[in-house]
Amino acid sequence: MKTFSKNQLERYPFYLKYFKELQKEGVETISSPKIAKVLGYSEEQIRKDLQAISNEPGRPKKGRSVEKLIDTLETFLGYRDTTTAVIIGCGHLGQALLNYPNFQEMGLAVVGGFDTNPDLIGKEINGKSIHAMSELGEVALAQKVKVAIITVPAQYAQEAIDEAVQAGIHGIWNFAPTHVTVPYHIVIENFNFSSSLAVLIHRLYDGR
Amino acid sequence: MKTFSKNQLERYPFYLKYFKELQKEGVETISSPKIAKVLGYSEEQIRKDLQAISNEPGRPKKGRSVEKLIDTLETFLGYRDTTTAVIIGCGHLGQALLNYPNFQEMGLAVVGGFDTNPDLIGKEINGKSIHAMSELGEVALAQKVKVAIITVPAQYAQEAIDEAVQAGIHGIWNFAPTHVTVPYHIVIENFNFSSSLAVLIHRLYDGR
DNA sequence: TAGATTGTTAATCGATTAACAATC
DNA sequence: TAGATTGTTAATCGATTAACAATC
Repeated sequence: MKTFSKNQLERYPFYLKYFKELQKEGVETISSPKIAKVLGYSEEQIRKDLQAISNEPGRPKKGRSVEKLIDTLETFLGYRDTTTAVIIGCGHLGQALLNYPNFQEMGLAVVGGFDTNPDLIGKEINGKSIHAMSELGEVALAQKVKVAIITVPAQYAQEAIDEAVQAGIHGIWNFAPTHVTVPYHIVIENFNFSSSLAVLIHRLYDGR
Repeated sequence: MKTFSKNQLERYPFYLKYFKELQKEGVETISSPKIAKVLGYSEEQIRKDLQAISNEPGRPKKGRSVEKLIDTLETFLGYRDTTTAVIIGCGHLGQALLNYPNFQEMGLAVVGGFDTNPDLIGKEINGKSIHAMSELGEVALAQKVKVAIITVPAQYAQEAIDEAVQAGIHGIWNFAPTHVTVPYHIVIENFNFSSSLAVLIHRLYDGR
């Protein structure tokens, strides 16, 4: 089967965003040299990326249909399906994510939050309830929750993730800046401020 | 000169976090086989990573001094210096970042926010003022701002970044889920929810 | 037809892993 | 000394780039 590298997967949302802009402008087809100019990837890479997910070839001299590309990308990225998620840790960052408007169009339905702080439990944010951690298993089962977004302080991240796994959740999106371990069958993606900042700061002070 | 790949730079904060835990437990030296067990990188990679930033060799049979590693990493990552930053776009996400407690220990001093919404301008969040966009140049100059954190909606990201560049800011940390362009000499790091989510969702639904 | 763009195959590049002698 | 761990050099692996014939 085709495999996709992390870098490659990370590029697809940029293509989609760009193609949607083109569609809004009424552009009907797009070629890899033109994409290359705007997004800054090489033509060859763009052709490979789009070939890997398309089920029909591009047309020499024309390129590919913007509409079909959008369709293909949205399907490939799972935006046409709904993935149910909860947020564990409803501090400032967790609350911001409960309010984040873009998850829905990405097919991610955040259905609620969890916290240990009694002052937060029972509150509603953006129409979503904050529950006690003890209710996680029950909610996860009832709502078929697939993803836990971890926004607790680093020192509680492992514990929170263990409870999510215990509750039958298979996907972990970890925002806590620390290494954690998960069982073999669990998928974890670290979304790490400190890693991203390390890249920025290094490039900034390192003369390129 | 030594060069560092993005992947490599992204690993360093995980090392640092782990070594700080070891230090708290009173562990004095650490070897690459042990790090490999915990962080899940290969021994060889760990040796290369640590060699690349250390100015003295590790000791056969012992490993490296935890204290020295922490010192080296904090210096390398810029945590011992202060980099001044502002947040452009003070919606939920921007406000959460104004409140984010971990930036300080990473050497990032967020000194204020900027927005176009008159209801927000003049407010204080976590002791930091929200200014009108028109004040960006003045504040950037006065406070020697090095980094602009972009948390505006995608359609305003390019505009916000152009203004940051105009204001003399050289580092852009872009949280908006869209491609933007910057002049040659400006450093940009995209921290993109949709890219990270794409990786998670693909791995989750792809039998791996 | 000519030219732009495609898809494929080969070459290059860079990062990771393996092998192993050196050393405390 | 023996053994664990190091640093270095070579091999492998995977991703990106280059080259080019095919095609609309």
